[in-house]
Amino acid sequence: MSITYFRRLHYSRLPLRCLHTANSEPTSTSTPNLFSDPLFKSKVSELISNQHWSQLKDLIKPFNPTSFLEQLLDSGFDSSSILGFFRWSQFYQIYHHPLEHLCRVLVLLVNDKKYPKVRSLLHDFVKNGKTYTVSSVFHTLLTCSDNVCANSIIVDMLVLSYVNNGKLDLALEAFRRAGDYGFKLSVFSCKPMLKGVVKEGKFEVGELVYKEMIRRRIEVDLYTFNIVINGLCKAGKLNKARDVMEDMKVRGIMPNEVTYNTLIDGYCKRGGDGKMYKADALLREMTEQGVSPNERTYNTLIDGFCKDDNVGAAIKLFKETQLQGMRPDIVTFNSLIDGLFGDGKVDEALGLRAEMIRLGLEPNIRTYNVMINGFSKMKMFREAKELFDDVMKQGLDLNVLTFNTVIDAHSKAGKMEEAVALRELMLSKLICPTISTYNCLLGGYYRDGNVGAAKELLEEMEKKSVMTDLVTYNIRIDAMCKRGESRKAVRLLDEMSEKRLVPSHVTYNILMAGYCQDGNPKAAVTIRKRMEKEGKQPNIVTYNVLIKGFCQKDKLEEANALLNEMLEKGLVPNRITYDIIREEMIDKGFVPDIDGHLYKDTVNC
DNA sequence: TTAGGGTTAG
Repeated sequence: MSITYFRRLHYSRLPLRCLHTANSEPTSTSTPNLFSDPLFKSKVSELISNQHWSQLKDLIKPFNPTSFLEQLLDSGFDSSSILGFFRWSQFYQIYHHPLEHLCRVLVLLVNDKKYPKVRSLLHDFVKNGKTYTVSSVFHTLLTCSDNVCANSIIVDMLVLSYVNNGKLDLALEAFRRAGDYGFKLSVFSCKPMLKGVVKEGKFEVGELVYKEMIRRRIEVDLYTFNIVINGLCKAGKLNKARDVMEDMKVRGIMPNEVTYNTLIDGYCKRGGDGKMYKADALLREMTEQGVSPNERTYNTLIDGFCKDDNVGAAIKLFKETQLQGMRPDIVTFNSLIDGLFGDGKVDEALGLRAEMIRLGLEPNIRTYNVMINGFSKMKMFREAKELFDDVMKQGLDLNVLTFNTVIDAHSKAGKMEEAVALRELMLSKLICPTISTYNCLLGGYYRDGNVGAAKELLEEMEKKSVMTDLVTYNIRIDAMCKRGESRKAVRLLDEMSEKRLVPSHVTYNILMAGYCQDGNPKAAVTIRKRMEKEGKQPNIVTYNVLIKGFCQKDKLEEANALLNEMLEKGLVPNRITYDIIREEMIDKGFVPDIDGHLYKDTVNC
C-alpha cells in the first residue's frame, strides 16, 4: 500500500474536524485503525526510529496527531518510538496532546524503566507545555494507570520538574496533595523542594514539609537534614534546629561538619544573648563528637565574634587556627578587617590587609567595600574616597554595595552634591540604585537639615515606584524626632502598618529616644509598652535610651530600676551603658557594687 | 545535593 494511496483514502474519508490544526485541542478519535496494515506500521516505525520527521509529516498529514498518537499507544509500538512521535508533534509541531496521552506515554516509559526520558519529558511539559492544575494531572494519571509504584515515580519526577523550573508553588501543592491520591514521594523530589523553599526564605513552609516527610515516612538523608536545620537557623528557631540534629542522630544519621557549621552560623547570627558562648560550645561539641572543624567553621566563628564587638576573641581564634596549620582565606581577612575597623583599630586593619597580600591573597570587591565603609565609620572620608577612586582605576567590578557604601560615606561627610554625582555615576555604569542607595541619600539630607531636598527625594521615589522599606521609615522617624516632632513621628507607625512594614526594635528605640530628647521619658515608656505588645522585648539600646532619658530628668530612682531590670534579665551592659549612662548616675550619687548594680550612696547624701 | 565575608536606621 503506497503512501499516495493512504493520502487519497484518508483525505476522502476523514471528516474535516479531524484534520490537523496546530495548537488545537483534540477533536475526534474516529480515525480508522491505521496500523492494521503491517506495511504502514513498519513504515511509520522506520520513519520515527530514523527521525525522518519531514517524511512522517507528509505521511500523516491527513490525520489528527492526537488520534495518530492514540493509535500508536494502542498498537504495541515501543515506548521510544511513541516518545519520539510525542515529542516531535508536541514540541516541534506545537501540537497540544491531551493530558491523558502524556500520562500514558509517561507510564509506558516508567514501565520500561526509561527514567531519564521521563525526567526530560516532564521537564519540557512543565517548562513549555500548557499549564494544568496539579489535581487535573493527578486525576488523569490515575485514570491512565493503577500502578501505584509507576504513578509515584512520575509524580516524584513531576515535583522535581516543578522545582527545577521555578514553579515552587506547584511543587508544594503537588507535595501536599500527593498523599490524597495515594502517590508516595521520595527524598529525590522533597530535598530540592525543601532547598528551594529555604532559599526563598519560606522557613515556616520548610518546617511543615519536613514534618510531613517524617509523618509520611519519606526517607530523610543527611543533606536534607542539613537543609532543614539551615532553614530553622535562618528563621531563628535555634532550639528546634538543635532538636532536629538530635532527631537525625536517633534515626542513625550522624551530623557532619556542614550540620555543625550551619548551627554555629545560626547561633552567631541569631543566637541572642550569649550567642558566641553557645557557638563556641558547639565548636567543642563537634570536636568531641569526632567531627573536624574546617576553614568555614572558623570563618563563621571569627565573623561572629567580630560582629559581636569582640574582635579580640576573633583575632585569638585566628591565631589559633594558624598555629594548627590552617590557612586563612579571603573570607577570614574580610571579616577581621571589618571587625577591626568597627573597633576603631584602623592600623591593625590595614596591617591585616598587608598580611593578606603577603600571603598571596588579592583583596576582592568585598574587601574594598569593608574598607571604604570602615574609613567612613571612622569619619576618614578622604581615605574612603581615595580608596574608592583607586578601586575605580583598577577597573575592578564595582557593584551596588560599593556605590551605596561610598554614597553613604559622602552623605555622612555632608557632601551631598558629590553623593548625588556618585548616584549618577552608578547609573552611567548601568548599576541600578537600590532602596539602600535612596536611604543613604535621604539620611544625608536630613543630617544636613535639608528637609526640602529629602522631601523631593521621597517624591522622586514615589514617582519611580521605589518601594520604601523599614530603614526608610526609621530614617524619616529619626529625622522627625530630632526636629522635636516625636508625636508626629509616632503617626508614621500607622503608615508603616498600611504598607505592611513591621516596625523593628530600631524603630521603637528611635521613637523612645525622641520622647526622651523632648524631656518626656514617660511618653517613651508608653512606646516601650507598645513595642512589648507587638511581642518585642526591650534590648540593650532600649534600656540605654530609657535610662538616659530618666537620668536627664533627674529621675534617678526610675533610671536605677531600669538598670537593675536590665541586669536581672541577663542583658550585658555595653560601652554606652557604662561610659555615658552609668557614669552620669554615679556622678549623681549612686555607688556601684561588684555585680554592676548601683546603690544610692546614703552615707554621702 | 548541604554550611562562611560587604551598604542604609537606634
